[in-house]
Amino acid sequence: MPECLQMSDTKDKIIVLADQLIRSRGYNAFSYKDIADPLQVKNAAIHYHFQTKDALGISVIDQTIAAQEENRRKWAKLPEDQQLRLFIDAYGRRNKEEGLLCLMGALSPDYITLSPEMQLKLKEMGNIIIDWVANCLENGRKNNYFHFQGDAQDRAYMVMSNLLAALQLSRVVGKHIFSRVKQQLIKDLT
Amino acid sequence: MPECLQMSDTKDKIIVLADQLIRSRGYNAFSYKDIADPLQVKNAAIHYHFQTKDALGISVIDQTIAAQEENRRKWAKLPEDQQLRLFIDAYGRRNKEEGLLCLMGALSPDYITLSPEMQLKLKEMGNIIIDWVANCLENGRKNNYFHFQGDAQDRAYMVMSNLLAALQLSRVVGKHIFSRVKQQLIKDLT
DNA sequence: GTCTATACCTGGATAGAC
DNA sequence: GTCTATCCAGGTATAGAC
Repeated sequence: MPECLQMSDTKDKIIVLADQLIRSRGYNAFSYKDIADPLQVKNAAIHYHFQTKDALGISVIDQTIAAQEENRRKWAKLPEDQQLRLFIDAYGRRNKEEGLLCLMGALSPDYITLSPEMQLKLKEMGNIIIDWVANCLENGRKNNYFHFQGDAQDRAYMVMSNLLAALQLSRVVGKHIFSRVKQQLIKDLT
Repeated sequence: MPECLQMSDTKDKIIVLADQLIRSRGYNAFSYKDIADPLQVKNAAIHYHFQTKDALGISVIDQTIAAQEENRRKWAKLPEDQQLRLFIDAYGRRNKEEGLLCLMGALSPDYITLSPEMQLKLKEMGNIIIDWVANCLENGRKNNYFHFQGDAQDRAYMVMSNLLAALQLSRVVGKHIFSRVKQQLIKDLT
């Protein structure tokens, strides 16, 4: 997550770089060299911290889960519409700066090529995020911040789909797409 | 597209296989061997038909554009809500059978690693599909089949986002997601 | 914790025979 | 149009010195 970039030791720097590489180039298209070069170390040094690429990938997902949990705690006392806005803005930042995707949008196309352990971890991440959105929507509707038809869980699928794919389409068809989707999304819900 | 699988010669079989491989494993994770083996030929034979992987990738996108144009003609006389339903069902078929993504959802995460020519071709495909959806929504609203707020172009971004990402989330989190999104999508519009 | 060196594999691509 | 054979680049990963 862009919030906490002041990581100190090599291990954490590797995770931050791997995260950016996965979200810009895809899991199968980045190599240890892409991490070793900017850190000015050799690929063996990366293997010291993460014996396999798979272990590194899992750590990246773990870090993203931790960041989401932290946001959840940090935002807990805000009204739900503000919580959702902050959540959406976290996606927007990725789009604006470097055309980065969210981790789910970057990894799900490669899902079949991932190890069973990494597949499971990714699924866990997906459930955590979707549950948070569904909860936010459900409570926000109760508190009259949101207005929508149907089940909050289904609405959460749609909100997440819109954000995830808007980042992908922005990259290919035009950067304006994300902000259009974002605005329409908020208008529809409030 | 699943409609026309009765291709005769090797060249067309290669395109069909490459299309499936891109949409199941991703562009950077499939190799000429994955195509050569099931066709029972050697990788040199693939290179005879497509000198480079890039040329093959471009042909896959071209074929998808052609399939979309054919659907457009075939559906032209139907009421817009039926057209959209057929469009959505084309996505659903991918999900049900093998967890395949749509081509845009499969290629956009690898966008940065693609050649400039392939990037341009993918962008072209995106515009063609989005324009068709926007047109369908706009006319459908005029003819009272659809009801939605805001610009039809923006709504098209959202519909396509929902479909594209629902395929990706279905693969990771659970196959039910696609049909939930599909039903909510239709309910919201009609 | 980082290095050099290397093993081993797979990938895309080409030359030339048939 | 397909084959065999081969080239070269790059990837993940490991052994052992410092």
